[in-house]
Amino acid sequence: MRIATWNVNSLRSRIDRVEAFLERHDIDVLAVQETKAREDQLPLMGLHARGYDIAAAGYNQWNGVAIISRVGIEDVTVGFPDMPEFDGASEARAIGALCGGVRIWSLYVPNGRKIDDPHYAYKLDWLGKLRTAAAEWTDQPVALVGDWNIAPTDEDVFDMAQFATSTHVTPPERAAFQAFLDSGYAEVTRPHTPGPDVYTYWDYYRQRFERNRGLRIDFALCSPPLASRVTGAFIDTDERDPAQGTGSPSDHAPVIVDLSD
DNA sequence: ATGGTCGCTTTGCGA
Repeated sequence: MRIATWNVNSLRSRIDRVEAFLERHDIDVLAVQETKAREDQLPLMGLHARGYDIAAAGYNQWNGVAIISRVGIEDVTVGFPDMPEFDGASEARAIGALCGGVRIWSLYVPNGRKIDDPHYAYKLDWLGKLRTAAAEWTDQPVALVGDWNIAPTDEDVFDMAQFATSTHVTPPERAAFQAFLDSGYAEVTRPHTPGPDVYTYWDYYRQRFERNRGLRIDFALCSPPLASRVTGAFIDTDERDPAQGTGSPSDHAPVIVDLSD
């Protein structure tokens, strides 16, 4: 089975690229973030025509997560136990489903904005609550995939000096990420895509992609029963290339993981 | 310190 995660930055404006990506790489399950589409706005036709079903949740102006699968979508869960919300807004940033016998979670970790912003505390709270919930799932095949909005190591940042006072690299955020590994989850993409200079996100401006000045913030964390099935992983940087495909690209590249049966 | 570029519930805001 081949699964993938991709922050698409609007499913509607990117649907042609998404469908081409599914076909090009023969994807079985795609976890999507930043869909920016309500249930009634989901572009379903091309996906259904290609044999995919979709489960989506949590739209506001910036968010929205979904799971696109051609190996079934069962037992869909929106959010996880005790998931905190921000400012009373409906911010379902997590959707889980059983796809081909694997529980896949599409995660859009809160950005955090600025260190002194309440959104930063919310991010750490959110991650802590997810970790508590996820620690109960380690005996099952579980994948926690998505946009983690954390660069776990200095190598995951094109220029640490530029992030001296920024979120995504602070010790509490990195500790929150490490806590998942301490719970038994394995980040399965890095061993197959070693750095340096390997990223999954590049800002739109200042030609950051063309100069490969990016961040590695999209990951796939697998529980022990699933991690042992991983046979490979890669980052499809072509999907971030404005010179390739139709229309403007997302600012994130998809991350693909292969699993044995 | 600032600005650059995307998307959208667009003339502001979050990323």
